[in-house]
Amino acid sequence: MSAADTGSTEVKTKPLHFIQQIIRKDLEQGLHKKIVTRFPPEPNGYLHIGHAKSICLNFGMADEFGGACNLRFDDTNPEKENEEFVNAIKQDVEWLGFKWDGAVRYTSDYFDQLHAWAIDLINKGLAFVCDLNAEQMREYRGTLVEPGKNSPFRERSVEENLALFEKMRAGEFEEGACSLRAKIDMSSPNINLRDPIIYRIKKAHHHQTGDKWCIYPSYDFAHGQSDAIEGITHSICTLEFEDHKPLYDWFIQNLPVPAIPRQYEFARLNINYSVTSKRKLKQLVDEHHVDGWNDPRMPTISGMRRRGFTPAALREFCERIGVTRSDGIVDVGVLEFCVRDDLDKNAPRAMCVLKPLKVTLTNCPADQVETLTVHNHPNRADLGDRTLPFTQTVFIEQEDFREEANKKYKRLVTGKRVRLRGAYVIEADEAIKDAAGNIIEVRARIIEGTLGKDPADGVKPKGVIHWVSATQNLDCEVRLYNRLFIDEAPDAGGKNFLDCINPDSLEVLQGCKAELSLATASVGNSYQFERQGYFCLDSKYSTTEKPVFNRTISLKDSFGKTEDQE
RNA sequence: AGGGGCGUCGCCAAGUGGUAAGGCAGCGGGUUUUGAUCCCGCCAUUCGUAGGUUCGAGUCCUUCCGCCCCUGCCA
Repeated sequence: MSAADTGSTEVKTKPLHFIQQIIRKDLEQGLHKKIVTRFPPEPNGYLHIGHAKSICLNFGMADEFGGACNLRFDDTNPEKENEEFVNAIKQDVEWLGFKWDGAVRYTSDYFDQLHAWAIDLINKGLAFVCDLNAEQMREYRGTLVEPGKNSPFRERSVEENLALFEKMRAGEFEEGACSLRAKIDMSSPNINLRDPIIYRIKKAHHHQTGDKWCIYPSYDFAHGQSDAIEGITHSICTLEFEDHKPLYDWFIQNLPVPAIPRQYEFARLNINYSVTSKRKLKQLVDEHHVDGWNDPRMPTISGMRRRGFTPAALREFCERIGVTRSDGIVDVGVLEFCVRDDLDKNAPRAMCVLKPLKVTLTNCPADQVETLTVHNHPNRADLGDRTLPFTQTVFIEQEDFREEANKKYKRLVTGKRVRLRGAYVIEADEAIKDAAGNIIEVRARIIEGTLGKDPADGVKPKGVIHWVSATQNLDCEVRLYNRLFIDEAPDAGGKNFLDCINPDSLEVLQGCKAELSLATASVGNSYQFERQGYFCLDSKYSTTEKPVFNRTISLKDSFGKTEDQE
């Protein structure tokens, strides 16, 4: 075969998703010299994994095509928004590794302009003040299959509308008494075009504008125009906004905006075994089913950060799931793979015994302390070495010892051998039990000459287990997390997602024994506790006196999948 | 007088008229002082359905079926 036949020299390039294709084409055709995107969260809650997808998409496109991405808080509803959320959101975006262009923007920065444009619409006879209340408006709106009816206030004169709108602005009407509506088409099959409200009265204090306004623009009236003001070229949002696009374009066409932004929609992220709706996440927090927005079991960015997930893992996940227009439910296994993959490559190894069982090495002097040197990572010499004190008594995992077991069991068994990781091969002689018959200690022997070598007699150990000195260790608490929901689709059907909560999603272990080197662990760093999983210091409960480690994720474990575990 | 979307392997997803990429999961094997990592192999004669156009259709046309979104003074 020739090189041309095999194509062996060709580098596989990652296929472009539809947004990338659109941007590339726009750039090639010179529609824009530079693209500008934006991430537009409403500061009414914490960001979650679904937002991470949007963040990676918007900032990612800007980075990839040499453009810019703004961070703009969509703050048109002061009743539900606050500063706590804007600060948390800024922190989350930065932590994910992205930098917004220029200063943080707020839709409220444009309230004066938006107000002027509303007046412009009135002057053009394209907007009117309507006195219908909420219930009446619903009646006039029609239904999905029936057209709506024109409001009796639809034909007010420009002068009257101007005067009324000014009174609205001046606070002369109560909330709900009236609203400003765009005059489009009450018989449109697209309900968003049936004279949508563009300004409503809300006598609420705004976290950015204080008490300057008592009327606030609707999402539809604010979003596109804000995009135009900022020169956004590609306004990327989720599928449910597709029906709003005609309205988005209508405002852009009827107002003297400085630019023509285009809206594109992609499918929002759904993940099994979890919920990604702000309302439900808020309920979990408010009803204390979890320990706050950053509970390690939450799919929030702050929760995943506290859990030990890394920015790189989250970005890789968003890269792998793709960007399309079809709804789907991504397997949480993909997220878990990304976390393990990143941590395996970068987390230094350490040992920690979760459920200690004392082992006395009878042929080791009681006062002896041997200093062992071990690698911090099996495949990365650059991560260096560390030392471990080896003593007469050590702790091993309770489940790593059995008085008898079949050949599948690769740990310590009475009369058999096992290697203590980075140390010696030992052979168990006897199990000591308490009155109740529980094994409380194992007496074993070191097989001489097995440090870094196999036993001279040729009897190799069955496996390798982790351990920690029983006299020189760090006592700590370890928190094991499992899926928050038992059900694959807690959101689906008529079920209550709260009924799907996993009662065993958190297991708190006390008296865990970690190797001394972990005393210098710091928040933000991850470690692999060998044979156990990846762990990190808990940012909320850990103290110098009492370290608390969170299990970020267990190691992949194929043991017992197809064979008898006994 | 409803409108707008979407259907390619268990899950995600390439494919843009020329003969079904890749990843996750799974399965089998090798290496291993972590039952991890790593490595090798297997895993869609078929693209929701039924017709049609074409030398050729996952890609074009038509039919039907299924799923999602829309009747907030939320975003």
